[in-house]
Formats: sequence, C-alpha cells, structure tokens
Amino acid sequence: MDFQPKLKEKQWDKSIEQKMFKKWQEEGLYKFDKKSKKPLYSIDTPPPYVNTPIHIGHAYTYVWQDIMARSRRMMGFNVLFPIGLDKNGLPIEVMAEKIFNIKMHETPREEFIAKCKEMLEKAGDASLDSFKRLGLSCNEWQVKYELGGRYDTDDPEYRRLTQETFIQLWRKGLIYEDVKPTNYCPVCGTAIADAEVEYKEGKTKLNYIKFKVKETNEEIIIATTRPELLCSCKIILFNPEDQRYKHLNGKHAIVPIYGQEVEIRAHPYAKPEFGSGLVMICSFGDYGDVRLLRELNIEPTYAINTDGRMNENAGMLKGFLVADARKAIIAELQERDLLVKQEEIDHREPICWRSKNPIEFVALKEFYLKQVEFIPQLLDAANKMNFFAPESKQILIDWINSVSIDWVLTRRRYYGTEVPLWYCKKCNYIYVPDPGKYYQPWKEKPPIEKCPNCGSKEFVGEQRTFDTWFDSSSSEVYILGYLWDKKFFEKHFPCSMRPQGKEIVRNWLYYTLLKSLHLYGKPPFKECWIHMHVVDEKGEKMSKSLGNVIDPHEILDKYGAEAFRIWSCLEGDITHGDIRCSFNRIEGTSKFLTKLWNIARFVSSFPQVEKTELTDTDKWIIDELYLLVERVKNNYKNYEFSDAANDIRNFVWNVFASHYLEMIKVRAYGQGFSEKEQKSAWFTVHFVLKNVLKLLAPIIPFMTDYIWREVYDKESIHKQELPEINYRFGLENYTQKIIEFNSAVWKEKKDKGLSLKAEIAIKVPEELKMFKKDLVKMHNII
RNA sequence: GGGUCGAUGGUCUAGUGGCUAUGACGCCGCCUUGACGUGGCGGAAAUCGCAGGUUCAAUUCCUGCUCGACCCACCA
Repeated sequence: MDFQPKLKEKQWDKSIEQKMFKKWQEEGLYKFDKKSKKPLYSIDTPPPYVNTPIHIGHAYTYVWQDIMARSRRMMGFNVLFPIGLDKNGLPIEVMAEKIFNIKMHETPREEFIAKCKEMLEKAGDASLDSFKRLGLSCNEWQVKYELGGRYDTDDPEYRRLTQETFIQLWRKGLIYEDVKPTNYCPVCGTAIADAEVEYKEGKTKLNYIKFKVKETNEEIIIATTRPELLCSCKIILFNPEDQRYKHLNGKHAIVPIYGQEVEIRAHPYAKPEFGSGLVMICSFGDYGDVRLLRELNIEPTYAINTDGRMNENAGMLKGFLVADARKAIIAELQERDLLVKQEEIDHREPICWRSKNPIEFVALKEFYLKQVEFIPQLLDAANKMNFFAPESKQILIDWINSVSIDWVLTRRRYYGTEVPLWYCKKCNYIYVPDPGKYYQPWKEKPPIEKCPNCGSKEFVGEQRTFDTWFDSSSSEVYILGYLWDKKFFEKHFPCSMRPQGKEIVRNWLYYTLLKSLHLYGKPPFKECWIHMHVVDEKGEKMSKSLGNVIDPHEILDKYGAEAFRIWSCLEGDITHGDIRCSFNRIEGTSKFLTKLWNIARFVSSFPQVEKTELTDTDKWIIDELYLLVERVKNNYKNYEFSDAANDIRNFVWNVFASHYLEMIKVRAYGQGFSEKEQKSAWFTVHFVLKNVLKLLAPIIPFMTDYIWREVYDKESIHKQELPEINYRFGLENYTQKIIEFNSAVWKEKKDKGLSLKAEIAIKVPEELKMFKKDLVKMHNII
C-alpha cells in the first residue's frame, strides 16, 4: 500500500498566513454574534496610540490577548474582542504642532483641530496592519458603532459617551468646581493630573539666604532651591527637636528684598540636617508647600502665572520666566550681600509626562471629580475583581491608598472631548445639557433658548476639554454597547476581562474603577490580567533613547507570525515578571512548527477510520493525551499560556513523535500486524493529531487551521471547542518506562555502531510486555 | 527614601529543605532511521546574583547587600 501525505510541502510556508487571514475575514469567522445563546466573554483591549508603530511589547501582549479570545471561544464563550485606537489628547496635539510647526494656543481652534485630523489621516492605521499580520481574532477591523466594532477614541460617538458619563456624574453631585493649586504645565498650557506627573533626577543649586528676625534683629539663614518664590514665602519652619532654633518659636522673620513678615514655627516637616534646618514654605514651590499651606490653613500668594512667568506679586521679577527669575533674584541677593553660599544638590523635579518640562503650581478654577471620600468603596470594589497574577492587585490597592486629592477633570486643550457646559452671560447659571448628543460648546449654541434662571438668551460655551483618561476610563462601557443597546449593556456589565500593563494601573484601571463605581455601583471587570514588560537581553527597559527597541516587523518578515506567536508563549510568562527576550532563540522555538508540520504530514498519509478495538500502545498514548488535555484546559482557563505551550510541545515532540509514532510506524504500514491492529494505529494517530491541533489552535491559529482544513474539515478549526477526551485506560504510568527502554536500545545500538534498523538481541522488560509486539518491530529485536 | 517583583549552564526556562539540579536554544561529536538533517542519538557546559545566618542538610527558609523592572514619597 502506498501512503501519500495530504500535506505536500516539507515545511510551513509563512506566506499562507496572510491568505488565511483574508479567508477568515471573508468568512466572517470572528464576527460578533449578538444573538448567540453562549455566555459572553468580553475583552476590553487597550487602544494603542495610532501614530506610533507597535513595538515588541505590544506584539507580545496583544498575541496573549488573542490567545485569551481564542481559547475562551473554544471553551464555548461568545467572545467580544473589539480593537480600538487611541486618537485623543496631548500626544496628538504635540505631534501636530511638531509636524506643521504650529503652536496650539496661537492657532485658531477650528484650524488646529483640522490639522490634528489631517495628521491622523496621514498616519493611517499602521498599527492595525501589524495586528492583522499577527493574526488577532478581533471581531471587526473597520466597521464602527456596533458591538464588536472597531473604535477610535476621537469618534463623535465615543465622545458622546464621555460627555454622557460627565453629565450623569454631575447630576449625581459628584463633580464640583474649585480653585486649588494645580499641577500646571506652562508648555502644554494646561492643568495636569497627579497621575500625569513624572519626576526627573537632576542637580540644582541650594541657596543659603540671609533673613532677619523682626523681634531680635538676629540673622538667620534659610536654604532654598526656589529663591524666586521669596515673594510668596508664607511661613518658616524648624524641627521641634532642633535646639538651635527653639528660641525663635512664635517670632517673625522679615523676608529679604520683599520685606513681608512671616511667622517662625516648630513643625516636624523641617529636617534639622537639611540646609540650615530652617525651611521656608512658599506658595508654591513643591508638593510639600501645597500640603503644608493646606494643613496650616494659610492663604497662598500665587507668584507664577499660567504662561510660566512671574506675576505682579513677584515685584521686580514680574514678567520673568521662572528660570530667568531665579537667575535675576540670585544676582540681586548677591548684590545686596544676602546670599551666603550655594550648594549643588541632587533632587527630583516634577515634570510634565508629555512635554518633560517642569510643572508649576498655579491657581486654577477647575472641575473635580470626587474620589478621596470614596477610598473605602474603591478598595472594596478592587477586591471584588479577580487578578492575574493575584499579586498585581497590590499595585491598584497601593495607588488607591495614596489618593489624596480629587481628580482634576478639565484641560485647556483643543483635541479632546469637550466639557458639555454653557454659562449664562448674565447670571452665570451653568447649563448642563441632556445626554444623547455630542456637544461642542466652544462653537455651538446651547440646546435651549433662554436661561432657566434669569431668562437671558446669551450664553458662553465652555472652552475646556477633559483629561484623556476621562475618555479612556469608559472603554468597557463603550465596547459593551451602552450607546446602541442598553439591554445588552445591562445584561453583560461588568466586562469579563481587562488586559493591560502594570504601568497604567494607576490611571486606566483606577479611573475605570472609579467611574464604574460612581455610575453603576460595581467594579467594571470580573478579571484583570496585568502584564509586566518585554525588556532587552540585559533586562533593561526598551526605549528609543537607549536604542534597544526591536521592531516586530523584522521578525514577522523573517520568520512569520506563527514563529512569533509560539515564541511569545515558549519564551516565558509575562504575567509574573518581565520577559527578557533574546531573538536568537526565535529560530529555535519555531523549530517546533516544523516538527508539528511534519507530524501532521506523516499522520495525514494514513486513512481516517472509525474507532475500533485499540491496542495497548494506542490506549497508552490516549491516556497521555487525556492528561495533557486536562492540564492545558486548566492552563487556558487561568491564562497560563506559557505552561500550556511548553506542555503541549513536550508531549508532541518528546512523547508522541519520538516514542509513540516510532513504536507504531511498522504497524501503521501494516507489516506483520493484523488489519485490526493497523486500523487501531490509524485511528489513534488521527485522534491524537486532531486533539493536539485543537489544543494549539489558540496559540498558532494559522497553521492549525490550515492543517485542519487540508486534512479534516472544510470548516475552520476555530469553530471547534477544546477537546473532551472520553476514554481512560489507566496506562499513563508506563510513559517513563517506555522512554527509558527506547532510549536504552538506541544507545546500545549506537554504542555498538549498529544502524537503527539493525537487528538486536535485547530483552523487553516484563513490565512492558503489553507493548512488546510494537517494541520488537520498532527496534527489530530478535 | 519607601514598597512590590525578579536574578538558576553562553541564552531562555522548570523546580524542590536532602540521592549525580529540569527542559529548550546555541555549541561539539556521531548517524539517511520508509514524516521531518528545519531530523535523530550522544557530549561538554551552572560553586542555582553576592555575603552572612537557621538546620544534620539550603538553590529552596531568614537577614543584609548588589543589579534590574515597576510603583509610591513632602526633603526645602
């Protein structure tokens, strides 16, 4: 009998991948079925920034999300797996400013927005192409405004949702307006949230300045890094334990140059060992100042304006930029012999996460969302979500516990979701529109004729936009169809899964939790998968400045998506720690693809037959398969894809191929065995292959589907469920012994310089007697 | 400064209070074996980050340190 494999080529052809992807799209394989009776599994994927190409970390984590989607689909869930693109906020504006060489605040708003759109248009959807090459099984790639649809965060519909959440929060009394010292980036020209503040290590000068004590006329020395803020000095502190200054308690100091009298007081904030042990508290030099003036209930004097320049409170420094003001005041102090010395010190400066410029504290009237008073509820809700890995939950808990002021919602930017408010020109009544429409108050009239309060017909539209995280933190509401199918939303909220990076727990996950708790009274997700980072060979973060960033396109071009996907599982588990990648091994891990391919080729050369009475060897491998299936299904359930992949590889290569297939080869060819025994082998090889393909389908979807369709079925493997093995024979304990025996025979032949086909006289151990016939034929034992 | 996590052959990983520490990639040697040389068999290669401690016994438990990642923080 001549056996012809159904798979002709000797290895996987990666050019098939994109053909398969196209076929999947044509078939609508992953389209979301709203009417499905299956339980829903919804994934709130992180929308990547549209204008930056995806890097290796993205590729890795989106592949893992795809494995989540595919494995849940094969576990019988109706999977909602939409893809979004983030097109909101500062990064878009900054990019547009750079490309067109314009300044936002010097450009008419309409025109600036048009420029942003033009830029986004040009940038295209490059990152989506990468995702398609990786084979992600998202429901839709282009269709918008429906369940499973692709979305952009600057879609008018998305913005309508953002505005609706604001209106609801407003009506619940959770939003208020207040003047507070606010983190402000003079370069971006906007208030920024605590979560947007970064720190930069650097050197700065600590200036020792002479003050006079009013009551005693004695000279005291105060060290400061912010001499330009002398004008806003409010109080001077020393440590209660500091004997040097005890006598000054309750006395007053006269601030040099400006002459205001400020109290001197004991307070533990002052550290005796720093500077002179005396610290001046200004409004505001840093977070310490903000906290202390709040604590001591002292009215601040703001010295810096929103343009980053000193104001009239700074007297002679008025109009200077902060950095220039510092130079000028130091020169003035030297002139008047008030500067004792300067020391260079290391310190950490708060900077804006986007512009990387130092932030200042300025007085701004902004809208706030209440969060501080909800910390116990937030902790409670956080604890109701299931985290993978469990220890990741601590990142969220720690952040919640550190929240100390409410969330500043408003930004003075253009390319963002508008705050939907109008103000009555006459009586300042704040008009909040009904939800249901996307509002642009800066260029539209309000949807009412006259002020409900005073009857005036003149309104001013709100100019500000929201913090981008205010948009992002409703993504799970958006994808669950809130805007288009409230019933569906209500039935399926909370969302099943939030996959995201550990670095944005404090904003994306936290803010989503906050809004969800405020609006729906429960946590937004059932499960959160928090991933660590892909780092370079040395364990260091990949960044453009270090030049160690790896573009996944190189790998996709060279090895294909399947190689990348199997590598991303075999390389390690990004849930528990950073992944240190070394790409010289991607070639090695992808060898498994070739092995699997050839196993399938071999198996495909035998006829597919009905189950007959099985031989013991066949029963044994099915027992092994059963155990594998149970372990892998459990791995999939718990998102342990690395364990699953390694386990499957080990079974397929080191048990099934190396031992089982070698043992049954002669029988499958039918030499010296009955037809019944031959058919038992035929049945078993296909049975194992079919189930192995199903187990691997979430990880390597292209190749498994290709083999499946060539060998088994016209319909995609991705319509199958994970295997359910109903046979048990109790023979799994023999595996180790079989492997040992075979290895011993091979070694013996090798040691004797014999060909593997050569006859050999060796005794099959008594305990392996049930496999004796196969073993004898396999090794040509005489 | 504080917290969390990580560190196992050249590389990536498994693992455990106790025989000669798992597997893979790479490397070296040998081998056509009716799927696969993108294969098979064999081999070399690790004082399990460093220094202490607990224990009869530690890679595994404890303490300190170094390095890396992430987060937090009020040192002017």
